[in-house]
Amino acid sequence: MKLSPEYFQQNDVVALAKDLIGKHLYTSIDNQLCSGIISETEAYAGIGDKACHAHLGRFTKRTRVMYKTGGIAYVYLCYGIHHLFNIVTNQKGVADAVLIRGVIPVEGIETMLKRRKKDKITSQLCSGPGNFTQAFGITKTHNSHSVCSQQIWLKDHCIEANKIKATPRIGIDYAEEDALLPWRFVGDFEGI
DNA sequence: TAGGTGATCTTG
DNA sequence: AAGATCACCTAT
Repeated sequence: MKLSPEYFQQNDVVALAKDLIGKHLYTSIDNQLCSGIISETEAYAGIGDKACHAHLGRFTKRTRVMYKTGGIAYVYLCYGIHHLFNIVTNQKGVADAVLIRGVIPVEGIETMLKRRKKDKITSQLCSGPGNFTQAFGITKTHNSHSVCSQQIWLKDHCIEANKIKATPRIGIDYAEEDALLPWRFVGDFEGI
């Protein structure tokens, strides 16, 4: 079943990041259907989280979308090259989001290979936040776009991970003590 | 392990 | 206005 906007408006972004492991993510972009099982996420908990772009209430052209009502995408350019895809969560005014860091490819693998300029499937096809967005055709043009739409949507018909591991988040060493929070979730889908 | 790339934030 | 930094990836 397609996930509704209300699903993304839950107020516990860490629980939601964990719950998203095993959900089925779809894009239909440039007429190419791609889908995969979400295997890796990170929670970013708004203005009180030193790792979050909206820390201390930063409200800029880039971060403003994080304050909107949950159920839309926050896509931004990282290191000048990579488009990183987050799902904005919680209620209007709360700047929480979940970063999607990797999926297990299911449908549209030919399209993914072409977008990634690869000729073989490897474990890295959709793994890593920049690799995943490239494979699925997600770019900054999808910023602020609904994730319950015709172009991007999620489904619940579920695959349960064998195990879900919680670890510190990646690439946020600047976030001092918050860098240690176990808010990254990795699903083990070995043998599924 | 270094370098690419550009938006954003910080400093003078 | 310039310089540093940054939720990364690829190839040497």
